[in-house]
Amino acid sequence: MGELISNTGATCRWRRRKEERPAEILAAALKTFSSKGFAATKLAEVAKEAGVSKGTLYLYFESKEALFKAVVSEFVLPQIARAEEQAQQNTGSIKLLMIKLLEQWQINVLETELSGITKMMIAEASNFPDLATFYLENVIQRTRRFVANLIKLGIEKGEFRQCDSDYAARAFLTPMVFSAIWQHSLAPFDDSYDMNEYLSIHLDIFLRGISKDSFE
Amino acid sequence: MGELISNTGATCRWRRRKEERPAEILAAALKTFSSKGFAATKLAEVAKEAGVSKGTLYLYFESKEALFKAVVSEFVLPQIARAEEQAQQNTGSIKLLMIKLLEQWQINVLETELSGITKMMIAEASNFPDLATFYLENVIQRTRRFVANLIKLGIEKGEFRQCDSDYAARAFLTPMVFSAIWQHSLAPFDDSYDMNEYLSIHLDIFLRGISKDSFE
Amino acid sequence: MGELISNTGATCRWRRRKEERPAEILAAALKTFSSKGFAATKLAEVAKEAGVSKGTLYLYFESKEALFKAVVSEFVLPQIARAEEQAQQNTGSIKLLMIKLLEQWQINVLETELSGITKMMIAEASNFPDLATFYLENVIQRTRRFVANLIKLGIEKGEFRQCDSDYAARAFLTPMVFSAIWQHSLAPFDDSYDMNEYLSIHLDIFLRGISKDSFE
Amino acid sequence: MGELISNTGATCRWRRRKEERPAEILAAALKTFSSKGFAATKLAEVAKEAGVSKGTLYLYFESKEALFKAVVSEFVLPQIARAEEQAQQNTGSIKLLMIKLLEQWQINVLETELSGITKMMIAEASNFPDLATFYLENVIQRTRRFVANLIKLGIEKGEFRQCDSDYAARAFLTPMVFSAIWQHSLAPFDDSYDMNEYLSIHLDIFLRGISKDSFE
DNA sequence: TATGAATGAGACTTCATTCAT
DNA sequence: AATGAATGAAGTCTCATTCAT
Repeated sequence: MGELISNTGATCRWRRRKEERPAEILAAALKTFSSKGFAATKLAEVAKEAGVSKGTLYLYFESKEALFKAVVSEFVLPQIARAEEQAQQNTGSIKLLMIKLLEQWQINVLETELSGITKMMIAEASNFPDLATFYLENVIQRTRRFVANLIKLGIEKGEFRQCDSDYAARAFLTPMVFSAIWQHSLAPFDDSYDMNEYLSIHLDIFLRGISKDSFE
Repeated sequence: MGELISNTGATCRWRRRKEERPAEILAAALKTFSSKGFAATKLAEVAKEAGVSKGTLYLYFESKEALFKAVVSEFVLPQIARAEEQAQQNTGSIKLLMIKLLEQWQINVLETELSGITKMMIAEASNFPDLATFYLENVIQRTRRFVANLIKLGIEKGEFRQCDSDYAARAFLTPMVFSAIWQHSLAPFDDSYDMNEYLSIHLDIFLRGISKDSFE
Repeated sequence: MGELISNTGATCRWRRRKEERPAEILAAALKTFSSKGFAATKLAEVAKEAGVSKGTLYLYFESKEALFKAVVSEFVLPQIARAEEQAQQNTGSIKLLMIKLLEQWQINVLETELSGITKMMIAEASNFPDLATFYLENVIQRTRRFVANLIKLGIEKGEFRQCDSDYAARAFLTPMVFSAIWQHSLAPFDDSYDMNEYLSIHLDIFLRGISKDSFE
Repeated sequence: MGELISNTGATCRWRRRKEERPAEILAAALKTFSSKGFAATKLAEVAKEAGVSKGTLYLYFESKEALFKAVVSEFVLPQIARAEEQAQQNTGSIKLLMIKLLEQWQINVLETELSGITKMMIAEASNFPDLATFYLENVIQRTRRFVANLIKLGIEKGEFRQCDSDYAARAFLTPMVFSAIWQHSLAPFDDSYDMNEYLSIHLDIFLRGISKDSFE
């Protein structure tokens, strides 16, 4: 720690502090995994992007897989946590909350590198079972539970009609996952797809389908 | 002559099967591409699966990319052609035709290795632009045109209400693509997803949304 | 032989006669070896050029090396034999004979595919010792002996001054070998080299150097 | 710590030698290219010769072609540069300079592995056009220009008679190139060729031919 | 005799991971 | 803590030669 004393208090631009290393690596890893996918990502590229050497990656992360899990933990899970929190503090209608959550997801996930992680995971799950299990348990199922609970609440509150909340949660989430996938897949070759329109129509259908007053 | 006797009935180092080889290789390639994806597929594995040597693959296909394109031409395009033909010979309602087409797709694509090709392509398009363009032009766009025309016909015939046929085609196809993706992605880790139910509900929503008499 | 009877006398264009096969193969081999070299020549290419299958090559020639040796025997050795014959029947001066021999060599070797064989052999001798020995003994040394004898004769006849006939033979031959090499090497990239001028100047120097009356 | 003791003094799997590696690899490459030629050189062999793994080659050189170009730059070009420098600092006669340059070339090129590069290039130019162009521009043409300028200077100084300096440069260089070729071609099979005598006679002829006072 | 499908060793090259420094 | 040189297994693709037909 001795050598850090001179850094105390001062922001030392020319020598990044050790504490920042993992974050820098994770940011680089997010960017690279997101654009190239898991298998096609070269750790040399991550290292270069992070401004460290390849060896340094292994000081902080045991392996490529561990690095990916860390990326998920660092960037994906907080998104879910934030949504959960927001739900807990929500006082308005569930319907409005869900609209807002989708909007935020579009801004914070779909339009950022995070959507690349979703796509990557779906794309390569079958080749990396460990990653698949990790992602399924920590991201997919948790999100599904969260949305399902929201819907249950909506039903209890009389906003939504009786329905299978698990299934409804999937109906809500599937178009989101799909748009993330498409965004990083054929969309660049096929500019005719308007993701926002697609999502807003789906939201519309979803809400109409689940609302108690849908046929009034 | 003595040494030839031992060959009688024995396993030869190889057997001549000009006619069947390409089909055998394509079948093996379909299986492997479908389950592993493009990049992760090793030609050695395809060769083993086909019961030939690595070199033999190159007698029939110029490269890994060419092999994949041949798989698409051999297995995917005929599916589309068949659907197009069926549409041409259709005498009943467009609505019933679309129901039938979806059913057939479930049996012939979703529940076979073919869906793995769809998933593979979506998963790896960004890493293999040549393949992406090929697939987009020959499969995606052709299918979209086909379905869009079907919907236009339905509108002309008064079955469907006025709507953007391109968008409607996407609405019809997207859940199919998604289910193919999921099937080969996290579904094996997440047995709670009933694809058939998902698809039938989506079909229901789609048809209700597009029918002229839906809310009359 | 039975099936050849029907061919008797008639030139049957649509079915080349067995007797012609080896010659066709040799011609194709000459062409390919000459332009590509030994190692870079693919037997598939030779076969295609000859209009036969790869397997057929092995009916007539044991291996790639044997095929090359046959090319030398078929096309190169006769050139030497012809020169030897011509020398035997020569009645004029040795000097004029050598001029004529060089002229003929330019027409029949340098400007044909045969020069490619010379170059090829020089280029790849070290990688194919068997070929090297074969070529050295059957072509190089025989030619050297021939020219040396010619020079000895010239000395005996009083046309040439006393000198080491072996060395003089080399002095005569080296520029020929060099021009054959260059022709198939950097000449195509370096069009400023006029081979004919180079050779005629060398011939001039050689004859002046060896003539009895050179300083008269 | 116990397990580290065994490493003391032991043969490590590898040793870190950033500084020396490129030189070691280049030396190994020179040796191998020189004796086997470009196509027949296996990178595995170069690696073994250099005492490194195949992968290590790629840390320093992008490809086999790049490695060869580096060999030329490292070993061939400095020879030319040295000769050019020597010419610049020369105070004596051009004739004596050219004699000295040839002598040095015999020692530093002909009798070393460098002559193998000359031969290799001539031998394989037609199969590797990129290499051919590179070599022609950087070695052949530069050398020709250098010698031609020397001859022009000799003419200006009154040492040499009026003549085409380009052609004379070729006349000077051609026997050198030829002896390099022969050295690595049939010479090992044909010990009767005395390269030094060949070269000295050619030098003699060349100087006599070009000297102003040759026949005075 | 003729074929050409089939082989398999071996070429160049890539990259996650290790470890001496 | 940090480096980055080094590894080596594994990938795609080539081609002389073999042999069932």
